[in-house]
Amino acid sequence: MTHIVPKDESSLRKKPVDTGFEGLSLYPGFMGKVVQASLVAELMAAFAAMPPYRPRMPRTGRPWSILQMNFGPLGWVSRPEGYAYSPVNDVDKAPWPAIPAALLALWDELAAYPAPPECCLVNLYDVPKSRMGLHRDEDEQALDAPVISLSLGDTCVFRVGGFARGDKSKSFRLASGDALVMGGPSRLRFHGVDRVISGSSRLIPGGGRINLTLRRVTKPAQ
DNA sequence: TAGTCACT
DNA sequence: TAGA
Repeated sequence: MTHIVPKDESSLRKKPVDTGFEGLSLYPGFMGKVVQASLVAELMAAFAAMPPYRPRMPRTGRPWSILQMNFGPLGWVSRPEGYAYSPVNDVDKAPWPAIPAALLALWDELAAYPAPPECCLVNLYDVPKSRMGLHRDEDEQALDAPVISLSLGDTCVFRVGGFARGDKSKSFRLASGDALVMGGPSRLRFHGVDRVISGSSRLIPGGGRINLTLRRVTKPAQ
């Protein structure tokens, strides 16, 4: 049968803008509103079965300002002894649900990597004060694979730096439907979220921002 | 320091 | 907004 492609899924929009960093590609509005809405509905159903939790910092136990969840065979978790990837959650040891198809499709379109993602980390910015300090995604073995992030809901002010914490950094906004690829020489750049702009999107019931981060964790077998 | 804070 |  033939498929009617919604107008907002036009490939005309699927071009990256220049971020000024080689390997860091921003695709504004990569995912159209129709797909965003169905993905949010799918996420809400998954959260009803396995509720997002508030992580705590290793050692200090200080709670984060965001909520987290994972999809996929490996989930990224923060534990008292450090960060880890785990096939099950730390609340009731149940396996994480499967990565939604729309996100696997996103990886296929943008990753240029010969293996699927193993982790989809979900960060929920549920209150106006939610933020994410500058950090690097460095707990993966497959550092040759890019990290792909999708923004849903309220726009955020995203910050990207260099390879040491003190390096010069700059910020730009990530809006709902924007895809960001951190790969190549930018794979290990420090990055974070300064703040979320409350009320900038009506996509998510009750407001807030959801970020979905796709990662390959292990090196694929040859 | 995947944190908070404070100054501009 | 950028560092401590």
